[in-house]
Amino acid sequence: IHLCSIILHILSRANMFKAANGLLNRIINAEPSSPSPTGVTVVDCLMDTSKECEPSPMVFDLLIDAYVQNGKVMPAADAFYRLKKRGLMPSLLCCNTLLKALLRANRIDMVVRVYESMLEAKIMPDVYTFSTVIHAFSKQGKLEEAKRVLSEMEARGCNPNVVTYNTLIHGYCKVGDLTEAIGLKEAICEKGLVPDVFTYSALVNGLCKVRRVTEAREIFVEMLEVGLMPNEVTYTTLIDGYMKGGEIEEAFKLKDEMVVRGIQPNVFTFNTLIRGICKVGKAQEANMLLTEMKGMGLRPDRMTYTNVIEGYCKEGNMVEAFRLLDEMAKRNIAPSVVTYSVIINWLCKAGDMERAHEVFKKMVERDLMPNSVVYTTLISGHCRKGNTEDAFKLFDEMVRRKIVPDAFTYDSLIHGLCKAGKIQDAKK
RNA sequence: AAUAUAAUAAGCCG
Repeated sequence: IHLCSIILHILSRANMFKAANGLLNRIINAEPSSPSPTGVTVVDCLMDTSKECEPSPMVFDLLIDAYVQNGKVMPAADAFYRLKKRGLMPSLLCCNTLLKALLRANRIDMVVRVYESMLEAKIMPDVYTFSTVIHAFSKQGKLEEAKRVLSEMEARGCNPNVVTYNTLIHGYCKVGDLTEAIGLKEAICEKGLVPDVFTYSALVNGLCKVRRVTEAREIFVEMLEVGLMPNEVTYTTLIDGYMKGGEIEEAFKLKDEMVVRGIQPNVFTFNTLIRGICKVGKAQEANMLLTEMKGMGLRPDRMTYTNVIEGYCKEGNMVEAFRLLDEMAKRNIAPSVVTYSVIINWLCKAGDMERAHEVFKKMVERDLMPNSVVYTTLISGHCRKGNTEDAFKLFDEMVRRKIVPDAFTYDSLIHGLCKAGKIQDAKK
């Protein structure tokens, strides 16, 4: 490892990134997956050897980047801290990459820590950094904090750009604060910036999600008026809004409209349409959409199939549902836990607990880990039949498997017990 | 060499 470190220094100094990256990949994949906080890791070796070689700070970037590329986010963060402890820092760009990776891994706490470390180390964050941190807070619904970061960046002389605002807008939309979200669009203009497709799409989405489809449409129209071309995301968003509001006709009109405009519906678009049409019990039409998308050269994904399967389940046509499950296998599209849970759910609803359990077994055989949704589905199925005994068997099983029951699970059990007249038991 | 923003699926009761 000592030798490797020296080689790495030489390689990165010589700008031989490919070679360095290859070596790094081998090293980090040989490392134990959970770094002990006290043990010596590659970073330490690199830091030690950097005195012997000409110091090349790039090597640390390469290391952290390699960790990130290999999905090893925590070791990447660990390396970051070890560097910091010895007064070293990766480049700003690398810090941003790390932040993004941490955000993706949902380690918001770490995002904040790294961000604060950067400030401590007097690395001036750039607009990427701030936007990522804003995104992190938004993801947690902490919009106050997100907005504080916005002020912070302005105070530090870093100008927010459209992306920064879009990120915030998305955050406010997610918590349903459309007033604030729309206000931020105005703020974009006041700053002399120009709202873009992302801005509008985010707003359309936000309005649709709180069932304000008419206003969503108005924003959509405004977008056209200012000369911005909606894209397939914008269209799909609005289509979903109409679908969720039960306005099927309007949704399909939009699909035609986008085609006329030369915007190709994609898999998302079709999945949205299929789901909407299935909701009103038109599985056959959903199936036609499935054929249509195949004809366009679009590859249906597991969500497409899951939606059509659910459509048939709703109609009580389990034969067709299972046929589609077969078709998935033939087309090499792996069913997900959701796919199975849909089938299980409808079998439960039909009172066919036996087959529900068969499907459950099949799922487990396929190495799909049942989650709390699947368990709760089965539990409530048993409860509906007044079979609290099997319901609790499943409850025990899920606990044994370290699957955390949630409020839905307990609700189902309580309802089941009450229905069975076991009010005393329900109280525990 | 590597960095930030928007769209689609499942479970309880109603």
